[in-house]
Amino acid sequence: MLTKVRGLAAGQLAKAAGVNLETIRYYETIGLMPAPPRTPGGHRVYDDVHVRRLAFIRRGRELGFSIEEVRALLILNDPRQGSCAEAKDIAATHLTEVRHKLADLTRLESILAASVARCTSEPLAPCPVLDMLGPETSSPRAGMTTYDRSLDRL
Amino acid sequence: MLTKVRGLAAGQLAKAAGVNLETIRYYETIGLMPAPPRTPGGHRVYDDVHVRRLAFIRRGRELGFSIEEVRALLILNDPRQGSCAEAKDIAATHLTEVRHKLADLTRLESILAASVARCTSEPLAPCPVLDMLGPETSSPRAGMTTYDRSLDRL
DNA sequence: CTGCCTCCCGTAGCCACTACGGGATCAAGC
DNA sequence: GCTTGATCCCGTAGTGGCTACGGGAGGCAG
Repeated sequence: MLTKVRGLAAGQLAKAAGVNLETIRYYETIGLMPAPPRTPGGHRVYDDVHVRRLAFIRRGRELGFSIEEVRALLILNDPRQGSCAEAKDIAATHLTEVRHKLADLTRLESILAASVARCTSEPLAPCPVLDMLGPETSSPRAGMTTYDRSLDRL
Repeated sequence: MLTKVRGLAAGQLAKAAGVNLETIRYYETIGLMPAPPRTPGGHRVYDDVHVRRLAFIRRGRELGFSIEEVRALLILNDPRQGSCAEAKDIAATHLTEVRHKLADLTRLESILAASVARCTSEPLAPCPVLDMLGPETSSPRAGMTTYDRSLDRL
């Protein structure tokens, strides 16, 4: 298990960083993780640097950064290349996106919740859930296109 | 432009329902939209039924229902097959997922916001944004699954 | 040395589209 | 009737970020 040579096998790295083994290989092919040295038999051997880098990547991904954003942050994380301002820019941009998604999801939640709630209250002839998707829903404000109306729905 | 035969060309349907033309063809290949009649030259000719169905699909997608969920809802929307209870089930399941994502995104937002805010406050030596991703940060929260990581899909 | 676990690699699949490109068809103006 | 320019056709490939599969080879404990 490579314990004597002071290195980790791929599966051990995977467990240590909480990342799928296949994902590590994927990160290597796209150049997010460096290609590590190998045993004579061709098995990858990782060290602490790899563990920290992979953990960094994983946290970035969990926080919703794209692969390319993580790649940029990794470069900025290098003390020689470090630039807090650039890192902040990336995070701020991402934060804006997250807030947009939050707003959309919140609207979505209220629409869905309302439909489902109306469904439980009374046995109405037209199903409120299907009605929500149907063409003749609610107040048909004049001058609005179908497009506008369903945007309104969000 | 097919106005005399009382039908819509593909592009007109696209505009009427607010859906990309290519997307309509895609929906046809996966059987979500029926194959419409054609002109002698092979162009598709749509009618009001298609418009309504496509609008239904589009609204379902906007509300975050998967293609398969929309497919199920379309069947339930048929008066002969109509089942409000089943429609409600689908919507309720989806609502639960939406609430999960909302919770995750909210957590995300506060972490990102805190990092970015700390970054503006003072010129600290260790960048708070990069620190957030570094190895010695707070609770590692293992057990995050693909589900959490796929928050971006919204 | 034998069994069993792990790792190797390449490829294909997932979702829901979007993009591309070269050719055919349509409606309208002249 | 003919040309023009917009529209539409179709198939294929690409997107992001992995995950799954499968047959074979390496590694290590008993």
